[in-house]
Amino acid sequence: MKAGPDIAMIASLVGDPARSNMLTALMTGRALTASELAQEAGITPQTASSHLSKLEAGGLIEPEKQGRHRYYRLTGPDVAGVLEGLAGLAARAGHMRVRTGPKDPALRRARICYDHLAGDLGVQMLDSMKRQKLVRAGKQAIELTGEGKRFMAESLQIDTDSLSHPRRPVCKACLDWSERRHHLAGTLGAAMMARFTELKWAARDEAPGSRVVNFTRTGEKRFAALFGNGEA
Amino acid sequence: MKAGPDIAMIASLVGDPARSNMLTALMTGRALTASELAQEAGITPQTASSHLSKLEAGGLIEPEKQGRHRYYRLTGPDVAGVLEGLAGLAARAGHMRVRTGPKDPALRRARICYDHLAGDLGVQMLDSMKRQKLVRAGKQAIELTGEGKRFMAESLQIDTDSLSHPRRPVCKACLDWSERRHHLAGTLGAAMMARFTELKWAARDEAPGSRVVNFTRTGEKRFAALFGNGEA
DNA sequence: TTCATAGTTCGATGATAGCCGAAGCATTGG
DNA sequence: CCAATGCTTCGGCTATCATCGAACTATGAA
Repeated sequence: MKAGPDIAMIASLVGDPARSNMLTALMTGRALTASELAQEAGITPQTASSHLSKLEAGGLIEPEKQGRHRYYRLTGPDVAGVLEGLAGLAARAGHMRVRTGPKDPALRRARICYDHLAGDLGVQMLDSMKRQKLVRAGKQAIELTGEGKRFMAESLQIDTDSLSHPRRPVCKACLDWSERRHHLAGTLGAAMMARFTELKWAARDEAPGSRVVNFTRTGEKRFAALFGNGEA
Repeated sequence: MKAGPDIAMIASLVGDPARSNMLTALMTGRALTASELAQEAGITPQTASSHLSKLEAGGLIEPEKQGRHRYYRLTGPDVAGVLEGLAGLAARAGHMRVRTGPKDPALRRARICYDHLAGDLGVQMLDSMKRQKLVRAGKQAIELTGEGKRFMAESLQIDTDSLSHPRRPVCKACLDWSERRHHLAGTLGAAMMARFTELKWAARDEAPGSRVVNFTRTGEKRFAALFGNGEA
C-alpha cells in the first residue's frame, strides 16, 4: 500500500544535491539551458541530462525547445514555493551550505524568490504594508484592503483588479529563509517586483543564475519612502 | 559558489519511502511511538530507529520521552506545510497514494493507558478538572488543589492522602496517543480508573490484549455529570 | 530479584543510483 | 555535402545507504 510513489518520489528528486542545485538556479524564474544547469550543478552534461529527464518526469520542470538549445523552467510557482519552504526548514535546522561567497550579504538584502522580492527588503516591505494597513494578515491568508488597492493604483500604478489568477492567490505569505519571516508572494508580489524593475528602481544581477537584486540609489530612496521601517 | 540552506539535505530526508511514510503518519498532528512509526512504515524497529534519529537531527521531528515509550511529533506546522506542498506536487504529477484506514473508533474514545484512562474521554476529564480548578497545571507538573482533594473524597471516595508513592507522582500529564493532548496519569489517574471500574461505570474490553474501555450507560452519565465538557 | 517490553547500537549485506567516457542523434551554419 | 554544437543514450564503475540479525540498555511489571 505504501510502496507507491508518493511524496517520497518528489522529495527524492529534490534530495539529490545536483538536482537541488539546478532547481534553485531555476528559482529566479528564468529558463536555463541544459548546459547552463549542468555547470550550475557542477556535473557533466551527460549526468545533467539524466537528472533533467527525471525532474521532467516528476513534473517539477518543463522543457522548451529552441533551436539546438533546450530551455528548462519550473512548472509553476507552487514548485518554487515548496523549494522555498524546504529552504526555510533547512535554515531553521542550521543546515546551511558553508560556501559563503562575496554575494552573500547582497543575497540576504534583496533577492528574487521565483518572481517576487525576498530578503531583508522583502520582509521589510510586507511589514510596512501591514503597518500601513494596506494588507490584512489573517491566520493563513493575506488580504488586500481598500486602502491597499488605492495605494497600489496611486503610488505604483498597479491595477489590483487585474491580478486575479485561477491557480494563484493575489497575496500570499512566503517564508523567507534568510530572515525567517514572511515576505509577500502571489500575483501582487510579482506585479510589484515587475513594477520596481520597470521603474528602474531595481534590477536583477547580470550574473547568470544569480538571484541577487540590486537597487539603484534613487530606487532605494523611493522604496524607503513607501516602505521604510521608520528607523533612523 | 552559492550560499544558502541545504535543501537537498532536508529533501533527501523526506525522499526515503520509509521516512516519508513516518512523516505523513505524523501529519495528523498526533505524536506516535517509535514502534508505531516502524509499523506504519513497514520496517523493523532497528531500521526505524536509524531513520528517526536522522529525522530528529534534521529538525523535522522531536521526541518526547514517556516511560518506556518515545513519542515523536513534527517540530512545527511549517514542516507539515512543506509535506503538504510536496503532496500537492506529487498529486499534480499523477503520483497518488492510498491512504491508510482509520483506527478503531472505540479505541479512540476510551482506552487504558497502562492503568489509567486515555482517549477522548481521558483528555476530556483532565480538561474538565483544570476548568473546575481541581488541579493546577504548571509547565511540567500537575498538582492537586485543596478543592480537588475534597472533590475526590466526596464524589469518588478517593483518599488522596494515601496516593503518595516513592517512585511515582500523584498527578502526571501523559501524552494521549489518539488525541495528541494530555490526559491524567500518576497514582491519581490510576486510582480514578480503578474507581470507575469498581463503580461499574466502565470495564475493560474482554478481548485479550484489547485496550478498549467500555462505559456503561449510567457510567457515561455519571462521568459526564462530573467531567462533562458543557456541550449539548 | 527476574522477566518482558521499548528502543538503540553495531556489523554485514545488498540494491540503488550517481557519475563519467564513449558513442549516437539532432540542429545550425558554411 | 561536411563540420560544429547541444544534448541524449549506453555501459560500466563506484559509493552510498537502507535493511535486518544480534546484542545491548532502560524502563516497567510480577
